[in-house]
Amino acid sequence: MKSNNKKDTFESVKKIFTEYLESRGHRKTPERYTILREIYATDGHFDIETLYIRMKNNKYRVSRATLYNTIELLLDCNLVTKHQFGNNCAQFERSFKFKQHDHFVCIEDGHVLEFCDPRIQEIQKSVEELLGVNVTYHSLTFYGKCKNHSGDKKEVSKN
Amino acid sequence: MKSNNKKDTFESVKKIFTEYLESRGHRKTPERYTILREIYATDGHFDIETLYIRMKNNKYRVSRATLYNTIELLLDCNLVTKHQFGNNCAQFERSFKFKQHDHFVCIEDGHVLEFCDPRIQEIQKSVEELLGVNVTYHSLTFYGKCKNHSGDKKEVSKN
DNA sequence: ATCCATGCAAACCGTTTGCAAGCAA
DNA sequence: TTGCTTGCAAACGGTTTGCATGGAT
Repeated sequence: MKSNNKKDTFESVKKIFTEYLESRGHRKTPERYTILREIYATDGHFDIETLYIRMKNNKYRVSRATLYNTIELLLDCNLVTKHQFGNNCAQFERSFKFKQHDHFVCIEDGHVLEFCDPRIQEIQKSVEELLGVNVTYHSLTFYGKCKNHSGDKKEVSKN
Repeated sequence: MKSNNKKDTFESVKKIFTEYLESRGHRKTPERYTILREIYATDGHFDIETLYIRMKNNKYRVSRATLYNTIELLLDCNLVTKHQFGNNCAQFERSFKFKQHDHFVCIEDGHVLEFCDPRIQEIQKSVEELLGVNVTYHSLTFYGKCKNHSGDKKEVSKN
């Protein structure tokens, strides 16, 4: 069951990517699909270097340049989201069908927790009215310390 | 009047910095005070390179290394705040007595608007309870397009 | 056959580090 | 006098770019 859902998810994602590539006149190269599959094969956050190492370990012939290029396409069609958590290393995350969420980053060891709060949408609406703008996306991150460092297991990723 | 307020502000800031340096056993070098003064002499956001160029133009002998070092101290005593707006160039902003605020960044030309919304504090409180953490600070940024690009003058800085 | 995409390596650029000289304590 | 701080330049590391080869169209 679970693997079926996973497979279905990837099929949907693949379809979205294909339509995106076709609509923009980009080529449907095997590398692009391999990278997409690799990204959707694991959850949590990742950076380009980690993805590069993982694909190298999996015996793929891939270059960092292609990873950056493809990530750019995936960002453009909203299959991946990008985060900058203060360090100078962009973090990415697959985003298809995963409930939109924001982040808490532990300033002691950098691990990341997630949360959802509908009030951010209300703030967004107010900001749009107040400033006379149209918001496309947002980034909300709280930084602080966990009260109990090892107990709570809402943890989602380390970097 | 206005210049008096400015002067008073800098005197307060200088005092805070002095107390901070003394409490940590850091030396009170003229360079550190010069950088503090230079930062408080203008408002809006700035990056290290811009500050470096400005100080060079003002005939100061200063190095990038010292700017990075001193900014670190100023962040630590909350006289400066740091932002990462997606590009890989950290933006800084003086923060003494300036009402806490969040940002809107225009994805077309990168200019920055500011806003305040008390609801972010409520979200923070919820997150602390939900995840069992203590939040030290947060970063909230909306990205999007201005409806009227040249009209509205809430603009605060470009980069 | 065309020319976009790829892999590789070099370039780029913001930031950090190493080191000799300077100066606050 | 001591050793933290400075300016300078080199190193660092993530990202971008240039270019010859390869493959989608």
